[in-house]
This record gives sequence, structure tokens and C-alpha cells, in this order.
Amino acid sequence: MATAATILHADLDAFYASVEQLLDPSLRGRPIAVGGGVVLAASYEAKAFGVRGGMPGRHARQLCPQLTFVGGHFKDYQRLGDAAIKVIGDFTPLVERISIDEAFADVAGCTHLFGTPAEIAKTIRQRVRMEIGLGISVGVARTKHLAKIASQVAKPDGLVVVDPDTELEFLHRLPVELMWGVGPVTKAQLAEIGVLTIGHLAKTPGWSLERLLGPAAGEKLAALAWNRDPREIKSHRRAGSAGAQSAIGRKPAEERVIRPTLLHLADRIATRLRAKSRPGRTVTVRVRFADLSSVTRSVTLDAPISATMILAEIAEELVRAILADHPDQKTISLLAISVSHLEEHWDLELELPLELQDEARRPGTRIGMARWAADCAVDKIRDRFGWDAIGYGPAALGISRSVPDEFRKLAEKDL
DNA sequence: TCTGGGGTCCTAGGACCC
DNA sequence: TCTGGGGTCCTAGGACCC
Repeated sequence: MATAATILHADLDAFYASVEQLLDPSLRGRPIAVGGGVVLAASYEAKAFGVRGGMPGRHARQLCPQLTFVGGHFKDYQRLGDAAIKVIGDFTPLVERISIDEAFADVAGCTHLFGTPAEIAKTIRQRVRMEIGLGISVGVARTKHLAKIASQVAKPDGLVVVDPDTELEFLHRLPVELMWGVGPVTKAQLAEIGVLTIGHLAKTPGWSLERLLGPAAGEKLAALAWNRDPREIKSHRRAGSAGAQSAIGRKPAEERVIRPTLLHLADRIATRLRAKSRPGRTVTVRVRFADLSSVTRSVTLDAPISATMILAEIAEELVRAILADHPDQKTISLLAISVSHLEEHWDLELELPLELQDEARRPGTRIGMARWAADCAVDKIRDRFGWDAIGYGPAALGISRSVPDEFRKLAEKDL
């Protein structure tokens, strides 16, 4: 006897583009794209022409000459995304938000109050449509993996409920690329051994998959193909790393380019780390060259850091080391910094070991109490007067941002 | 036209320890 | 001189997700 299908996956349809059409009725029914230089999101009308997120704006215009580009109402994205997820939260506290426009929920404990999972899903869709004005697709199934697939099948603006008694019939006729974890590379590898559907994957021997994809991926895909997905709803997820990157076009690999860019990235990251008292021990940088090849370098420190200048200096040392190892590469196209090994909660003054506290009080050291105090002052001024009031912003540093910082914030996960 | 930005997880080799 | 196995951490790279 199979357990009941109580997992919901809800996904707002073409989210950013739908918000723009909601705010400006003249855009409804028309192919629009959010963004400019690069397409951040496309409406269904634009998708019909082949326009996709991440695509260069020029390419999108070639595919769809009547495409309208609209500016981003970032505040509204956050507000309306939050409102939609909150509707789900009215039914159960077991909500796991995946991104601004997507969430899982387990309604096993609230069916006595609100009806069957299918009825709850229907109500959620109606309420999001009526109260917020957006379409949201929902999948209902016994596992997260299958619920997610169901919501993809339901799009746009639909509901698919997968009965546990017929779930394998539903799953096995679908193409492998609908599975979680199967991207372009894995799809191509599977195609080489003739596996195109999830049903075919399910019947492929385990050793064959593990030889092709490695032990972990092979085992995982085999399990998912039989709808064995052990993952539970986790309502409070914290990020394990925090990073930032900036595509800078094509610039010479020189200090006048690198330093201000790294400082701005370090500022964005370190401010977040300090705000949540989550300094980190491992710093990773990535340099992408003009030919789009990229190299990473990382270092793990003895003590966690969250000071802007310290992070910027370490990042610069790592970038220098990369450039020294690649003397032929004279042009860079992207710089990235990421901090991982984050502490759960770190009170600098209370928990810093004694020997490090001594070091911290000496000026000019890495721990740098003086710099820590300076960061605190900057954080406070920004809390009162806004981000751009002070600090190492792009304007102050004379660098351009390809994507507005407000848009970047939408993708940040909770630390 | 060579394509943005924030994340997670896995692999594989090497250092080091027991 | 040669021999075995297990575990953890670090680093670099890559696939994948939204």
C-alpha cells in the first residue's frame, strides 16, 4: 500500500515577465523580456519565438523582432513572490522555499482542515490568481522529485496530481531531461547508450549507470527513476556559502581593473556575512578569461573572516596567483569571489580565541580589530541611509554593473 | 552574438593521521 | 626495505539548479 501523495511543488509561471504584464496591462498578450543586454526572463509569448533566460538581448531580438524589453520592478518581484509563497504558508508551516518563485510544501498534516492535497492545490492556485493576479502551476505527488516534475508538466498555469497507484506509468513515459540532476551533459551521455526516457533509465542496470555517471550520480538517478526520493521538506534551510560575481566584458588583466571589482564583490559578500554573524574560513576566487575558460583558486584560513578589506586582499592574492600561472591570458571577462565553511553563529568579541584577540588589537593584522570597527560603522550608516550612502559601491569605484544589484539580491539565499 | 548571477553537490588526488 | 587499510581535510574542476 503506497503512502499518499501529499507533497506539493508550486512554481509561478514566467515570473518576472508575468509581474511586468500584471503591472502594465498594455504588455499583456505580447512578447516581452525583462532585462536589456541579457534576457533575465521572457513571457510565454516571447518563449514561443525561442527567447530564453540568459540569452543575449541581441540574439533575442533576432528571434523575435517585436520583442519589448521592460525595466525590472525589483521591489515588486520580491513583494509578489513573497505574497504567493505566503498563500501556501496559510495551509501548512512545512514550506520549503527554493527560490523567489518556487516552493515545496507537505500538506499531510492539514488535510483534515482543508481537504485533499488536490483540493488544497486547487485553492492555492485560485487564491494566487485572484488575490495576487499571477498564474502558478502546481504538482502534487508522493515525493519531492515527482511533485517537481508534475508541476513542470502542468505548466503553464495548470495542476497535475500524480496518483501513487499509477505514478510509475506517469513517470516512465517522460524524457530523462525532466529529471532533477539531468542536464545537457548527462542527457547526452545517456543518449549514447540509447536511454531517452525515464522508463528506459529505470530498466538500465545499476552498474551500467554507475560506470557512465559515477557512483553517486548513478545510484541517485536509478532511485529517482523508481520514484525513490528520500528528501524531506526542510522549512529552514541556510546557505552553506555566499558569493558574488561580475561579468566585466573584456578587460585587461591589470590591477586598475581587478582591484576595484574585487573590492565591490568583497563588500557585497562581507556585508551579508556580518549581518548574519556568519564569517567563513574558505575563500574561493574564479577568473574567466576572454576565451571563456575559467580557473579557480581557494584558500582555507585558520580563523573565519567577514571584514571587507581582508576578504578583498585575500581575493586579490588568489587572483594574482592565477594570473601568474596563466601568463598567456591577457584579457579577463569575469571575476568571482565565494566564501564557504561558514560558521553557524559567530560573535567576534566573545568567541575569538585569546591569542587571536591579541592579534586582532594590533593594527595592520589580518584579524584587524580596527578594520572590523570600520566595517561596523559602514554597516550602521547603510542601515540608516541606504546602501549607496557610503562604502565601495560601483559608482565610487568607477566600475559599471552589467546587472543591477537589486536584481542580484533577488537570487541571494538566506544565510 | 560567444552567455548574467547566486547557489548545491560530486569527483579525484594529495597530505596527514591512526 | 617493503607492506595494508581507514578516515578527514584541502584543493581544483565540473555538472547542475533556479
